[in-house]
Amino acid sequence: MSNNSEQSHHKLPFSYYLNQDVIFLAKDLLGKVLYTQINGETTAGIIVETEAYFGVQDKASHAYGGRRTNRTETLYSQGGISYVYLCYGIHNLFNIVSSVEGEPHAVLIRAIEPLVGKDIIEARRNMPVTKAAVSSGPGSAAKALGIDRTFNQKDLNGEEIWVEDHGIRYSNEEISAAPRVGVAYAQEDALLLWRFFVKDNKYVSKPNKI
DNA sequence: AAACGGATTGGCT
DNA sequence: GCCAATCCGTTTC
Repeated sequence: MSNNSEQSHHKLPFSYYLNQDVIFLAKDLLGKVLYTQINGETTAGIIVETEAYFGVQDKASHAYGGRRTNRTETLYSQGGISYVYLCYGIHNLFNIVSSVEGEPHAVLIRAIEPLVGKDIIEARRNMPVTKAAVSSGPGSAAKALGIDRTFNQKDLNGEEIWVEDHGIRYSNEEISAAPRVGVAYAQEDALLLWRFFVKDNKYVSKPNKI
């Protein structure tokens, strides 16, 4: 049990990731704390920006139309693992796979606010954590936490990467919903308001107009 | 076997 | 604000 002087810090239970409502999860993950431990170095950040990718029916999803390739196979797994892929040949983009096996839903983590291991984050990014660009945008956020493609398919309840609830909650008034970034090819699905971010948080990525 | 293009970033104007 | 960088996954030949 905890009291008022003691914050509750617990790993999200396995069942959290089985939720079949990925839109809810994308919003609910705001304020949760994403950790990595690499070579004994622990870093973490508060999730402040996400996007939901709604499986086979979402034209912006890699799994749209039920596509199954070596790469997308990860998305079809039961929720609770990571999906990391290389974008533009340079950037590792980190997603949280959710829902039940066969339902390729995922939440893209687009920005974090550095919380733990700030010196390590600064070394990885070669800039101070006071600078918003340190973990703003999906490629930068992943790099700040040391996430690369070797993290693909890792268990989110493992020793290398996990998510904690620190009791940080945002009200609806503190959260904005906006169209997802960089998915113009998804036609009408590009208009869906499936990008969520914490208003006025400086680590939220550039396209922060609604 | 070869071509195509992207869930982006950062440096330069 | 604009645009080059960069290379793997996927599609096409």
